[in-house]
Amino acid sequence: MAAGIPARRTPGSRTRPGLDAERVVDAAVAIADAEGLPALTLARLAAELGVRTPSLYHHVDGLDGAHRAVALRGMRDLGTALRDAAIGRSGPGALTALADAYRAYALAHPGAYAATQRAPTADDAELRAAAERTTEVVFAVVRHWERDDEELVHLVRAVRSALHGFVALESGGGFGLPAPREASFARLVGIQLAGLEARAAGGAVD
Amino acid sequence: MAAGIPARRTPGSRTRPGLDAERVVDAAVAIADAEGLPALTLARLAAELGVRTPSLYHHVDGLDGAHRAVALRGMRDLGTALRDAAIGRSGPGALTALADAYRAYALAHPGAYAATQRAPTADDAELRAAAERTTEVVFAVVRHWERDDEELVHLVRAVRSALHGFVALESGGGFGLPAPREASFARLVGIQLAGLEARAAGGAVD
DNA sequence: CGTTGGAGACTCATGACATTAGTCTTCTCC
DNA sequence: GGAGAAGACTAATGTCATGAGTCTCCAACG
Repeated sequence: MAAGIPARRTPGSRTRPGLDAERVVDAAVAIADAEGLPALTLARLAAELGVRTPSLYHHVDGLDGAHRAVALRGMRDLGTALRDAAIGRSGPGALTALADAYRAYALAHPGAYAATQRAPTADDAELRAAAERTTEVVFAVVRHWERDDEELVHLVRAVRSALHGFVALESGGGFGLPAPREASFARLVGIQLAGLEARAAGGAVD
Repeated sequence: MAAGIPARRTPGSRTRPGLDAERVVDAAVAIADAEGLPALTLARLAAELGVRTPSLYHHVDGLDGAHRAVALRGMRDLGTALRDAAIGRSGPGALTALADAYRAYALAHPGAYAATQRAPTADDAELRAAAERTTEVVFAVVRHWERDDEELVHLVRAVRSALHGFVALESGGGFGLPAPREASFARLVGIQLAGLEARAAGGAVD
């Protein structure tokens, strides 16, 4: 009634399997990463957790809710990874570290990364905030080459596009030839770097 | 039995609704483009064609087959669009035209373009061939900056990544800010161009 | 120490889809 | 005119998502 805290259970005693939202999302991410995002169904998730499907509705808001939770987790973790990578660096070193961290996250968590895309970020403040927190890091790094805010937006989009495109193609099996992908990624980053430098030096590259 | 051509109907008389594989794929592409790839279900497709779901199995191999057919159509049309755009140009002009055509196709056919991704190109010779035909054009254009075949692979991957990343983010609503996307795309292409030029001029940009 | 409230799991029921099997109609060709 | 197949249909099955209502156990409170 006039309750304040809703009677938390002491954190050692549980009812049945003792599910909670975090454990559900953990399992969802694990399934999505290991078997692909489409494999993340409520039935699969329930089986994984040793529970019946309807029970999941106490912890996530249906299938969409599960996907959203995975996306949120992914976006937050990606943002953290980028932030950590960029700390203490600037300019080319920062961009390279950022790029490597980006790719490393996407490869380590393909399911969560994929969930991150197709984000209905419009009416979802939490997801939107996480996405912004991630983009902020890119802004901070790219600002080294461009002071003007409006122009900066374009450059950030370009860098994000390059990174996203690469990891999307890579994890989707889009690179058919046997050439080492690491080297390709290095060239991609190198091109971005050279492009940014040329831009900063020579002016408008349009 | 010993037939050669399987008794094509004269192309004006039809049985019932007179479906054939091409009409089915046309409708599938239309649905995917208009309502998103996930909206392409057999039920939806059958309704669109005024037919019952099982009837579709005479023309496409189930839902997967429908998705594959859309992907194949998309890959072929994209390849043709790129080829047309690159004809009669070379160097920066060719790359710009290629990029514009790429983006135009993805915007005009978001569903077909999306189907193009997540391609199980491995065991599908037809789809593989279409993908190669598309990539060939990029190879031809980028070769202007790089003669060595092995190195060329990396550069082509970089260019494809940039293009794909941009259109994927764009059509997925990944660009939150109101800045004009055309300008962002122009910067993206400009950066690639500057990067390729710098590379060709100065040597290894790694 | 018994009562009560709620969290969390369950069973049951419904509806959308995909997919397979078997049937029927209607051209087209001989 | 008849054979045969192309192409559409109905019926049946299985997987999922989702909602409604039920049961059980734990914890705090009297």
